[in-house]
Amino acid sequence: MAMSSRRVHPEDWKPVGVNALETNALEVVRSTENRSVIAGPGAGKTELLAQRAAYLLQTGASPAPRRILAISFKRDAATNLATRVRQRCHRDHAERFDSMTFDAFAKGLIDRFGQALPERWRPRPDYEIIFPGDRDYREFLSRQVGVPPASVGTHADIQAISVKAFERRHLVGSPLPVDDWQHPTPAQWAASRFWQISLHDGKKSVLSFPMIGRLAEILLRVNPMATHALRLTYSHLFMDEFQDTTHIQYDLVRTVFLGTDTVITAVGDNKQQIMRWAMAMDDPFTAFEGDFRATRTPLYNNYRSSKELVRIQHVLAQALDARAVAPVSMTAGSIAGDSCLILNFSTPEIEARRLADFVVGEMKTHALGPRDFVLLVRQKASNYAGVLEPAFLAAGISLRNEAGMIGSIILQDLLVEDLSQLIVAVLRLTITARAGRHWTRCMEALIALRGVAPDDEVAQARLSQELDAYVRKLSVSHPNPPRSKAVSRSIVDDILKFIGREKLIVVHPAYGQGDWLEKVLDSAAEHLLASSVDDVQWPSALDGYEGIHAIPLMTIHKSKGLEYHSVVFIGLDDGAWWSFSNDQIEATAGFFVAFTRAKQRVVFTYCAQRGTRTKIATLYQLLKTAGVNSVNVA
DNA sequence: TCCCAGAAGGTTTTT
DNA sequence: CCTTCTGGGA
Repeated sequence: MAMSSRRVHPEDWKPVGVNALETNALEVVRSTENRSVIAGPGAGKTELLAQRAAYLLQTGASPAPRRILAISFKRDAATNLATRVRQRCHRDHAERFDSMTFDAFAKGLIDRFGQALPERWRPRPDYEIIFPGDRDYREFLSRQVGVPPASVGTHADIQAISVKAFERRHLVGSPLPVDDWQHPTPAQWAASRFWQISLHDGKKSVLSFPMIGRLAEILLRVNPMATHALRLTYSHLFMDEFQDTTHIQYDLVRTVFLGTDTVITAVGDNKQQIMRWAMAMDDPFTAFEGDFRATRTPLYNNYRSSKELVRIQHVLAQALDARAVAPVSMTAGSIAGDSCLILNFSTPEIEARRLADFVVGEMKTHALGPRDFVLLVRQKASNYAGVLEPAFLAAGISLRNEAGMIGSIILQDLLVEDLSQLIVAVLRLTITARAGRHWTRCMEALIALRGVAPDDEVAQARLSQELDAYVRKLSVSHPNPPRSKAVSRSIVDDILKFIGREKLIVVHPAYGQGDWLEKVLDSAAEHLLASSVDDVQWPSALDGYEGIHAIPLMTIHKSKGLEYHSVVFIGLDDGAWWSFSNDQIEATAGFFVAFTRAKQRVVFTYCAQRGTRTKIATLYQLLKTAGVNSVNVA
């Protein structure tokens, strides 16, 4: 791949690392105006952003020293986009691409400029981050809040505030008033109390991320210097998964960039809106197009799924959006027989056995690995894991509940923690020849941690020797995986000591907050021990840690953004879909997300023992309309 | 300490 | 919808 730092003429620029982009995608890549890109699953939304970044950086459409800001919701999405841009651009270009989560962006603003907030809204510099739940708000509203002045209302008025609505509607529901609410309603008075207690009572301020988002917005509203700096810095803004944007995020973006020359590209899929219940806006695309005069540009290709699956997907898509246009599948079908099936079982045990047999058979037939499959459920994966795990184990494959708790951390979260990945990479080095991706991974991390310049070859050579020596020492002191928690913990601690606790915190500030570092260390040690059972050797223990030979079991929500050869959705029944009638559109969107994870095949299972299927009859009707067969399995 | 009735939770992200 | 939690009373 040519990766020059020379500037490319816009006419000569070609997409990097892919054969071609569809017409609309190429138009967005080269666009000089605000765009909202609505594109279905597998349309290559992230790739579009990566290509646009390459185009803007390489042609000088985003001229140095100006930068591109990409905002994602999840850390892995932010990392993924940054990685793709680094693969497609010269270092000097990629260096001007900032990919971060919304929360990291907002927190960064508060950390840099927060002390310039008006006193009423100013957090102490060493504020603490908390994750309050309904229970905390209930506690606040029933006890801590106190009695309002007569001009505001009565105790009964305060008690009448719904706990569920308090955070969403009142605490962070709208932009903060610079001088407090002037004639507050009882709910506004309570919100104001909560803010003042959080910011000013106690030794440290305590803030949640939604609160940090609101503080960042008011900060930029009252502080033209900071706002100006941002506008000057960023020539372009990308927003990923835009269908899940909250009012907090949207208001902040509007305060900073509305009416400026920063060009915004928002990409997402309104048919995959499954976070409305968690404060996402109803229709962020329409709001964005109105406020920012953005042009809506749809994408039509589907690079993920076979023709047959795309055909069925379109039936589901039409239920979510009557005007949906049929996408064009760019992937050949590779399986014989039905691409989608409903399997009916008499008991969950039989279901588990048959599914295990099915997966083993498919792995043989199509030369697939365990990670080409996913078992999806609507909720409470651990309830299903109990029956599925032994059945799959009996068939010779392990199954892993990605949402299971390891200590106090969810497994899937532990595995994407930088510290956890670094520990595994170091341990991999003790058993592999010094070369390859683990070595590169460790060196990259260490270079960042020790603050070594990318072109300082002397320092890098020294670092490489240091790593080599450490790994040799480690392989001597721990020739085998740990057999006790104490040993496991000592390995983890030793690696942390080598990495350097202080340096780690500088690069990853999250580890300096509260007891997060301790939690990750404990969880990593716990998981390492659990992966080392049965007297296995290091390679199997580390494979087990990363789960590379295990079939993942997860909820639909966790599967968002991922893709698999085959998807098995377990439990298409009223019980699992209890919330179906609350918000049919959102539930159907969840169904759509599950279905569209598959490249080649989707299997739905039903088991009468778990519940009826009358409330979700419309989902079955959609499958029937698409011609999906239903089979009773003995 | 136990029991029962009624309420709450479930689907989630984030340093 | 079904399961789990909570609080009041015995």
